[in-house]
Amino acid sequence: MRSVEADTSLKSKLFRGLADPSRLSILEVLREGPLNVGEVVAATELSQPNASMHLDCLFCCGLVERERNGRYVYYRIRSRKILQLLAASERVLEEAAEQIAMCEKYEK
Amino acid sequence: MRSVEADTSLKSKLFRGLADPSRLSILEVLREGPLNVGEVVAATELSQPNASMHLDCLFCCGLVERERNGRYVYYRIRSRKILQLLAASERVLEEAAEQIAMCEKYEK
DNA sequence: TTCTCATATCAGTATCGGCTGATATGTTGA
DNA sequence: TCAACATATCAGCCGATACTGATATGAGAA
Repeated sequence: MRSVEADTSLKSKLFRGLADPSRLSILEVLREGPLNVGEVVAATELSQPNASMHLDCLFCCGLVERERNGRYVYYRIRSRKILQLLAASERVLEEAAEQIAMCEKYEK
Repeated sequence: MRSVEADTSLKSKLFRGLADPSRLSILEVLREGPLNVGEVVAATELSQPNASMHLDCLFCCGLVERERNGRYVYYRIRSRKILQLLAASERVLEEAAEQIAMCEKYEK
């Protein structure tokens, strides 16, 4: 059994992985299926180094997997549980969207 | 129907609300039931201004509700969907905890 | 090997957000 | 009204992290 503090610390790390708009938009496009870095760049309009760093971040946190295929590296969402977490966040937004939109914190 | 970009932006705001260890520990203690600010301070060992600001942040983002009772203000988790989101994050951690723990980003 | 393309890495910069200490606001009871 | 307590607010500092531009690494093709 894990301690509560460890859980809280890891959980915050997990949520920070999800808290950046660039990373979220990457996960959004990966929802449709695996993409290589160039395709992610095209789909998200992030710069190539930026996308590469965020993908590495997502990989590091266990949210995506990667596999080299020739010169291309393909990234995919690691598991259904990630998708379920995203879906759960959307259900929260169903009831809290207006409030969150009006909230002055984290304007960006 | 909401646009994808709006969704991504709101979602990142939501996750940022959850991405801070202090706020997560507050949500953790509120899981047991409503608490006033002083009780949150005692349970989390946050400073009073700090706890107050984080509670306001959680309130602002629609994650908790508050209700004044005499001089005390009681905070409670706003809905079951929040609890389900936290539960979903724990299921992700079941499979990604080691990787996230080892990840060098977001050391804190 | 050499060229080309795909991806990763790095230093520098700028910004954002969390924490503290002091103080303000608000509520109850005397 | 005043004193005591609970909570909220604010300025200032500090650390963390996202982005850019340049460059390095790695892989296939010729």
